[in-house]
Amino acid sequence: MLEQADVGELEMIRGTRAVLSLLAGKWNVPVLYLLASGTRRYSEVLYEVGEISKKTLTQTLRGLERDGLIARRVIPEVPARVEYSLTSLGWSITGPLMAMYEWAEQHLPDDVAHSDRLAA
Amino acid sequence: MLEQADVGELEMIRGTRAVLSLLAGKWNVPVLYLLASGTRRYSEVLYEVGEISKKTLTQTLRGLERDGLIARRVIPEVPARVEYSLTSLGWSITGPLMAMYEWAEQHLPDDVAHSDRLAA
DNA sequence: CCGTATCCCCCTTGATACTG
DNA sequence: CAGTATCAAGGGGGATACGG
Repeated sequence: MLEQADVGELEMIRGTRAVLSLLAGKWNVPVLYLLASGTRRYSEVLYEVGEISKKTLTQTLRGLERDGLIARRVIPEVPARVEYSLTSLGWSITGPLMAMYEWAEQHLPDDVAHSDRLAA
Repeated sequence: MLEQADVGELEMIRGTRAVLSLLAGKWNVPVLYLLASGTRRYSEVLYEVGEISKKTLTQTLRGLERDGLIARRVIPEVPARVEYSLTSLGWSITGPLMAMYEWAEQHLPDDVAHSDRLAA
């Protein structure tokens, strides 16, 4: 008989880490917040989200799209343009996102000393 | 003039990603949930948290301690024993953790198909 | 019992160049 | 404009062995 804590705990770990994996990429959160302020074209995201390579941006967008958080829409023009926007699932995850931000505001002494691990 | 979204957005990204970085390690969440169910000794965590190497466990515990989420206490016995427990900061972060778990329950179709990225 | 020290592998990110 | 291809670098995590 294992002394493991109850089963509910395993489910909570699973669920929590699933959400974390959706947000895990270095650029996932910045892209989500950007698209939360409005639909953008690929080149707009590239320019506005920060110092990101095109390869990494494409990877990030594909991942978020695969996970259902953002939608990709190709507008047939010449030259073609591609627009990205949040899906309803993407909008819904701003809930947990805000919970994290508010926790950070209340508990992390402003300068967020821990940012050693975030420092670009 | 940059067309960057407003400054508040940058702060939200910073705060959110700071929290994410606190929870980022593969074993951080499992350890936090385990300690939320009670104080444990090193060897108990090692056994109960899952298939983890001692090196990785020590790394995980040190990181959480450095970030102020857990407390390490050495009890002078022979042989010595070490106990780990949540700090009040550690308890407070269960709020965002629950927000994520609840979101997962409502929006991730049970089998959490995305777990490809979590599969050990 | 509670760790450290090495070595290794994989995955993510970035830089750069090329294409429909 | 919106990507893809390739190469290289860095860090996290695991296996194993050793130390106080």
